[in-house]
Amino acid sequence: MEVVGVEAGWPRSRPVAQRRVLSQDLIVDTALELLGKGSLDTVSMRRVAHELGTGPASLYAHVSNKEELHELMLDRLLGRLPRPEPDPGSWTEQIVEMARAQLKMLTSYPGIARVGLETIVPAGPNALAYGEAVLAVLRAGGLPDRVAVLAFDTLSLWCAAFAFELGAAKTGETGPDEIAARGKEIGAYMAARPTQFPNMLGLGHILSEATPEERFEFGLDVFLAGLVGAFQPRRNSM
Amino acid sequence: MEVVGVEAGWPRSRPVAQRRVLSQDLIVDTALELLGKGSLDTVSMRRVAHELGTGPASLYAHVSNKEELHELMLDRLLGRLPRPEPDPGSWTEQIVEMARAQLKMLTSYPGIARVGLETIVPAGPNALAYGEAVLAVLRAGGLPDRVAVLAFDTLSLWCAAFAFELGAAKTGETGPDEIAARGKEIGAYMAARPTQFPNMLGLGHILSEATPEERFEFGLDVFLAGLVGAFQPRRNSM
DNA sequence: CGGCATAACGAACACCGTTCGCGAAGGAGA
DNA sequence: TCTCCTTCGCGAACGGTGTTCGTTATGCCG
Repeated sequence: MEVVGVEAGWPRSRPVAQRRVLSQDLIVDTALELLGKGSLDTVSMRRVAHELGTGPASLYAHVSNKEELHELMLDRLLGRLPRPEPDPGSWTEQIVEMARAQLKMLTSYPGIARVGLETIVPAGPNALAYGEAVLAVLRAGGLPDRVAVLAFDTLSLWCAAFAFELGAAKTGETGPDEIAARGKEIGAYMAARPTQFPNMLGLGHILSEATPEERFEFGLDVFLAGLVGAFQPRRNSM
Repeated sequence: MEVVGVEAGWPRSRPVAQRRVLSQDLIVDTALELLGKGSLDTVSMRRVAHELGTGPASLYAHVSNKEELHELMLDRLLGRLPRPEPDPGSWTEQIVEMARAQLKMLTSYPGIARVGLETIVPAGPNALAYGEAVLAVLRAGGLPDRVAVLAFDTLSLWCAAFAFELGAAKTGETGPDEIAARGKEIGAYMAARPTQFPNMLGLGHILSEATPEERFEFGLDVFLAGLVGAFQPRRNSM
């Protein structure tokens, strides 16, 4: 005996919309989700659209192009960064903490650092607010205005660059095995020419043994030391 | 009276080759030429092949893939950088000059900086030789070994990052007019919210007025000042 | 209800990197 | 010189990309 399903729908005051409703926020959210799981290359318009159950052309009613999508994504993420209240007594520690938070965010979304590097003038509300926060901390340290601004510039670039490199290592074509193999090849190449590589042969291992955090913080610490040594007003307590 | 052309060819000891002969050097040269005139995006396998009067598939007998082509290009360029004889008395000046030369090279070929950032382990002969040269200068300054190696790391990244940003500004989608327009929008946005942007509003112009060279050298100088202040042995002459 | 504006969408365009299979070319050996 | 083998050069094709154009569907307003 066959049972035929009964498709009786309840009467509705309004027919259900047949089209999917999109929004810029939804698109950015979806793209960020994809980015968190993959890389910038996996965030194609087609993939984002597919995740949303539609086609890529539908996205263009909400974002002008892929580049704008990237910038929206970056701004969203910048909005998540902590913005401390500036403290003149511990401004360098604050800068270090902010840089760490930035690096962590940038590396959690592989490829977003590249967007940061490629975005000539970050103009989103969060980017501006975050820039204001960094600048406020730098100025709290008593640095001359021009120095504070250029330091902000340098620190931003340092974080983005470092994250870019880490991101490339994480998502690029060169896996850990190949990196190790390359290291061996390089070692053998140089060992066969010891007079050409007196420094690299003895010290090359230092770099491969350093952790990303060590490398990042070295650059940061030395830069901040230079800032303090050259530009920060003297304090009687020191 | 019709004159029929006579196609009498001279006898040859060997028939003329009908195929174009390619080589890795030729492909790299061609790609670099395209890069010097455009950007990394314009250096497609199809374009390189077209310049060589063939099809993209022909390139794969000489380069494994596009990534390898990129690395070969980078190594070629690194081979053009000057490698000074280390001088303990002026090592910081030497580092600055090397950084300037690197930046100049990287910005002459828009996009190659990105290759530098994306190449996890630069393994070409020129990359190794150049690294050796930088490291030798840093060590000539009397820096501890680990510091010299990490400084080399930092300086490389700084140059590549800065060049990347300059390259993006030069070849990206955001032209000078749009950059200026954005600056205006940002200014207006912040001016409408003065209590939110007390620092940016007064100082934002400093950044837009600074030249790329000023920005680059600021980061470099401060970093070197930090290196010298923290790690270089004291000299009686100072 | 009809008109209008806008969002959603499919088809198509022009590009991309790469692989596969075939033919051409060159070198080595008999 | 001829034959065999290897490698290079190449076209076709695959699976992908961002974007535009024209059409349809939807919602809002008068």
